[in-house]
Amino acid sequence: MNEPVPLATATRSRRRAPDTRPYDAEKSLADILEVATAEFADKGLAGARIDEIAAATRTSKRMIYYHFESKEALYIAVLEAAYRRIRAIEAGLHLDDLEPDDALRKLVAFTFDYQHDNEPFIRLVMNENMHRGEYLARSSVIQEVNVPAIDAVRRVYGRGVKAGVFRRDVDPIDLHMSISALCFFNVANRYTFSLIFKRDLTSAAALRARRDSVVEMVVRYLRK
Amino acid sequence: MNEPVPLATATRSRRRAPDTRPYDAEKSLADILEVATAEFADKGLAGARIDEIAAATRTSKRMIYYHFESKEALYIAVLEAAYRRIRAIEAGLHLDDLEPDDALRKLVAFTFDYQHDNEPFIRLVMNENMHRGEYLARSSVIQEVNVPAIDAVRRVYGRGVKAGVFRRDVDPIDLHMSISALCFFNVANRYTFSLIFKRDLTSAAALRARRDSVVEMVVRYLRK
DNA sequence: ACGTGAATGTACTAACCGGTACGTTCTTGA
DNA sequence: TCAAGAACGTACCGGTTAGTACATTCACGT
Repeated sequence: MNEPVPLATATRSRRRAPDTRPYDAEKSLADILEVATAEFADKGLAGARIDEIAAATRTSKRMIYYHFESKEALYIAVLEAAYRRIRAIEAGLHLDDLEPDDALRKLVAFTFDYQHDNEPFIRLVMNENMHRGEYLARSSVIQEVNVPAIDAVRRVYGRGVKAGVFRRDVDPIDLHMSISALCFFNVANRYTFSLIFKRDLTSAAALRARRDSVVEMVVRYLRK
Repeated sequence: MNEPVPLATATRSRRRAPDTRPYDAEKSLADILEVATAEFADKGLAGARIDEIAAATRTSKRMIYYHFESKEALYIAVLEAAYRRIRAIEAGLHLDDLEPDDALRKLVAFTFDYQHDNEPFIRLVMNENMHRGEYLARSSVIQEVNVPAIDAVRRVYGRGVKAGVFRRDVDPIDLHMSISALCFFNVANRYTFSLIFKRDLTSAAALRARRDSVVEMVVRYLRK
C-alpha cells in the first residue's frame, strides 16, 4: 500500500556509483521519509506542508506523490517507520542478567532517556493522539510492531515477584503505563510546564534529577 | 488586546429581553469563545477552521473578526479562558481539614478526575505543547493565572513533612510534575495506548483502577 | 543496443481558507 | 428624538496548498 513501487533489490548492477546515482527510488524514498518525519513531528499532520517537505528533499513534490498516494498515506508511513525504530531501540535493552531491582531501575532510566532523546517520536505520538489514533488504527503494521512493547516490563516484574522483592497484584500494563506517563510528560509537556513553573527541564542537572525521581517513584511503587 | 470592544456593563437598559436581544456583544462573544474552544480542542490550531467555528455559532464569521483580531488571537483567548476555568476548579478543593495522608490522596484523586472530566482542556494543552508553548508565552494573563497551580501540592507536602509522615528532600514542583504526568497521560495518550494494549481506559472500572494505582504510587513515593 | 517501464522535473489547477469591503440594523446618551 | 457609534450580515478576495497532466530521462533485461 505504501510501497507501490517494487524497490530495487540487492542486485543493483555492475557499475557502482553509490552516491551519485541519478535515479534511485530506494534513496529518494528514504530521503522523503526522513524529511517528512521531521516536518510532521514539528508541525503535526494539519500543520505540515507537502511543499515544505518537497523543498527540503533532494527531489520534488512530484516524487512524494509518486512514492506515496497522499499526504495522509505519507503520514502513516512516517508513523510506521517511527514506531518500528523505537521498538528496535527498546529491543536493544538486555535486563536478564541483572537482579530485578537493578533491572527495573535500568529499564525506567533507559525509557526516560530514550524518550528524551527521541522528541520527534514523542511529538508524532502526541499528534496522533490529537487525531484520536485514527491513523494508527488504520495501520495493522504499527499495531503488530507494538505487541512486544510490554514484554520488558512484564519480564522484569515477573522476575521480581518470583524473587520476592516486588509485591504482587500489580498489573504489568498498568505499571508500564505509569512508567510511560512519567517519562512521556517530561518531553511532551516541557514547554507549558517550564513556562508556568519557570524551570528549565532540559539542562543536564534537571534531567538527572528528574530521572532519579521517576526511577525512585517506580521502585517504591513495586517495593514490598 | 483580546477585548477590543468595551463590553456592555451591568447598566444594560430598562427593557429586559434577556434571551432574544438581537445585538448582544457579550453573548455573541461568549458564544464564539465556547464554540472556538471545542473546535481548537478538537482539531488543534492548524486543523481548526474559522468557517466551521462560524457555522456553529449563532452569528457569522464577520463577528469573529469583529471581536477578535485574528485566528491566533482567538486561539489565545480560548487558552486564557480554559486555564482560568481549570484553575478555578482547582481552587475549589479544600484539603486543610484533612490529615496530610488523606489530603494527598484526595488531591491526587481529584486531579485525576478533573483532568479526565476536562478532556478539551487537556487537548488544548497538548496542542499548545505541539506549538512549543509559543502562544502561552505571549499571554502574560495565562502565566499569572497559573502561579497558584503549585500551591495545593506545596501546602499538603509541607504539612506532611511537618507532621513527620512524609519524607523530606522532595521538591514540590517535581512532585506536582509526577502527579500531573500520571493524570495527564490517561487522557492525552488514551487513544494510542488503548489501541496498542487493547484496553478500554474509559470504563468506570478501568478508571477507578487506574486512579487507585496513581494515588497509591504517589502516596508510596512520599511515605517514609 | 534497444525498447519498455521505472523514476523524475516542470508547470499547472481547483478547492480551500483566513481575512475584508461595504452596507445595514440596533442601542444609547444627550 | 435623533445622531453616532456599536453590533451585525452578505458577499467577496487573494494567497495558499494538496494533488496532477504531461513531458522527459534513466535503468535493465534480452
